Amino acid sequence: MKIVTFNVNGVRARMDTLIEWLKRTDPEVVALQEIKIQDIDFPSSAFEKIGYHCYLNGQKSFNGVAILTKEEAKLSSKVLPGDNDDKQARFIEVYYKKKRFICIYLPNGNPKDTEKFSYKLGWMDRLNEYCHQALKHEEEIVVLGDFNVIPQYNDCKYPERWTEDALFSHEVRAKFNHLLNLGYLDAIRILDESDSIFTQWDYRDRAWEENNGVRIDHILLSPNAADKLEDSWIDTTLRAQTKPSDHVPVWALLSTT
DNA sequence: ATGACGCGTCATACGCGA
Repeated sequence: MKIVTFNVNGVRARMDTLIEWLKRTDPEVVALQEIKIQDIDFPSSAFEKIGYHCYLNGQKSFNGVAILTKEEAKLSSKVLPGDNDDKQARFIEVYYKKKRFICIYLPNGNPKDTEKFSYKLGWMDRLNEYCHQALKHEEEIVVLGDFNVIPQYNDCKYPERWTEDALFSHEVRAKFNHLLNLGYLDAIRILDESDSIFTQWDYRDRAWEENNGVRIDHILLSPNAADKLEDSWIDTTLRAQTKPSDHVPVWALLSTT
C-alpha cells in the first residue's frame, strides 16, 4: 500500500499539478494539507474522475486538510479533542483497510511571543494525548502531514538560523519527541539518517536553488504499522516544476500481508 | 533587522505562512 502526504499550499492553485501527479504515481491513500478551501467548493469531482474518494475538513482561506482513498474509507473524526473553541481545520481521520489514518496540519506557531505559539504547544499536547490513547486499541496507526516541526539539527541546512523559531524551539521538539517516545516511528528516519533530506523550501531567497530547506512533513507509524514499512522516500521533483507548492510529497510503502 | 514569494480574500493591500 503506497501512501503519501503533501502540503499543497492551496488546492485550487495546484489542481493541474495534482491530477497529473496522482495519475502518474498512483498512491492508495493521500493526505493533503493547506487546501485553503471550504468543503462545498472542493473540486471533488476532478479527483473522483481519476478514482479517488474524498474526505474533507476544509475552511475558507486558511488551513484545511483532506484524505483521498482509492476505495471507500470510513470517516471517523474531524476533531482533535481537548479544545472546544478551536475552529481551525487541521485534523481529519479515516479508517481504511484496517488502518487508522490521521492527517494533520500542525500549527506553525510563529512568532514565539504570541498566542500562536501557545496554541501550537496546546495543539501538540492534544495530539500527543490522542495518539497515546489510540495505541491502546492495537490498531495500525499512521499519523501523517505537515507537523511544522524540525526534529533534529540535520533536518535543516542552517540550524543556527532556526534557534528562535517556533519550528525548532526546544519545547516543540520535546513534544515531538514525546510522540516518538510513545512508540511512533518516523518513517523517513527508519531508513535514511543522512543530512539534507528536506520537504519544504521557502519561495524566497533562492531557497530551493541553494537547497536551504527543512524537513517538517512527516509520516509517523505505530510500532505494528512500522513493522510493515517496506520503503519510504521524499519526492523532490515537484518542487522544481512550474508553479510548485513550497512543500513536496513524503511517501511510504507498507506491506499488506 | 528587513524583505523577498505565493496564495487567498468582503482583493488591487493585507494576513498568513515557514
